[in-house]
Amino acid sequence: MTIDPVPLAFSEHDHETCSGGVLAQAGALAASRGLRLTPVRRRTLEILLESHRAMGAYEVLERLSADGFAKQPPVAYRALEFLVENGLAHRIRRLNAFAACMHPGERHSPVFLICKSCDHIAEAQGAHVATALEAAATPAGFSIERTNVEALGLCPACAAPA
Amino acid sequence: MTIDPVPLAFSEHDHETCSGGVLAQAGALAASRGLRLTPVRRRTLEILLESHRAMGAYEVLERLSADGFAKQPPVAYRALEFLVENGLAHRIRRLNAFAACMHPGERHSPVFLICKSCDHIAEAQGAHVATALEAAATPAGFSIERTNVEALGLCPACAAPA
DNA sequence: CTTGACATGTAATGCTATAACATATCAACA
DNA sequence: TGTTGATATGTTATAGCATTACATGTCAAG
Ligand SMILES: [Zn+2]
Ligand SMILES: [Zn+2]
Ligand SMILES: [Zn+2]
Ligand SMILES: [Zn+2]
Repeated sequence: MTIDPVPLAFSEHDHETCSGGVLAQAGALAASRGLRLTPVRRRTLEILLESHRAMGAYEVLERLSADGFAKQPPVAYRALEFLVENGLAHRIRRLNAFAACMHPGERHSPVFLICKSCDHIAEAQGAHVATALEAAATPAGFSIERTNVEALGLCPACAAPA
Repeated sequence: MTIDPVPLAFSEHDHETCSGGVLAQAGALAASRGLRLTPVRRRTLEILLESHRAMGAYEVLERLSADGFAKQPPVAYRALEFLVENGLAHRIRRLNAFAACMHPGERHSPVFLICKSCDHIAEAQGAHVATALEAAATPAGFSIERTNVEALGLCPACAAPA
């Protein structure tokens, strides 16, 4: 499976299929790597996958507690940390929030496109950005380990004339 | 004045001259734009300029209070907000912290190189990164307004063999 | 000297994240 | 099968980051 050239997040699409596919990918990835995708963790991923938005940890926590899990912050933070560590979710620093990874298991250098109007988030292909980043860091003698690339702006729907 | 191809942050350098120059540039910029670089604001910038590190708002606040300013969070946050809004400082989201802009007034798409070991921060030239970012956003129909590009890794000094 | 815009002082609160310790679950192994 | 160690979860408390709201002060234009 290859990465969509254009993320679906900003287009009308069958999100059931969209999220279902990602969830299946995530499950397969977890199995193949021997990760323990426990109930809280799986449920957390499902919650994140419900929309193409980023959710704060406390928002996730609220939802988890409605499903019978404990309502203490560490419950949400631990599940989210697990997902992020294992590439099943991303942290959107600009929003102090988290979003499901739409390409679990695939090598990708995500660029997050954050619509400031509707709050939706797309995960665009950032291979070239990553290359440019390396090129910018090298002359400084800096070796990159992880990057955060986030862009704030308007999605096509919100940019369209009212 | 043009932008240094290689940021000084990770090299030994005369930081007095380095920070003095930036402060002078900032002052000139403020004057030319009719910005009010009041005592708290100027002092805040000076504090940020003392090192190539990012400082949390409360750390800045601590310093400001030692200089006789009020010790309530808004004091620091307002000064920092002013500096960021006017391009005299940057917000480093990964660290929930702020750093002085090393190129005030110059068009630059900063890429922040954050050394995870010594905490120093360099502001590298991100023109190509910005281009790549635009290229990644365009197919999605997304129009970018602001970006955050941060890289975590090791500076040359910290990467060198112990 | 009044007025209005901007800046600062001050108190209170809200949101985000982690530390620390107790308990539970589960699989490997004797 | 019982023990053990690793991993995960429950629970309490606290730390760290950021904003709201309102009062007060400053200064220059009219
Ligand atoms: Zn979808
Ligand atoms: Zn939108
Ligand atoms: Zn310097
Ligand atoms: Zn370093």
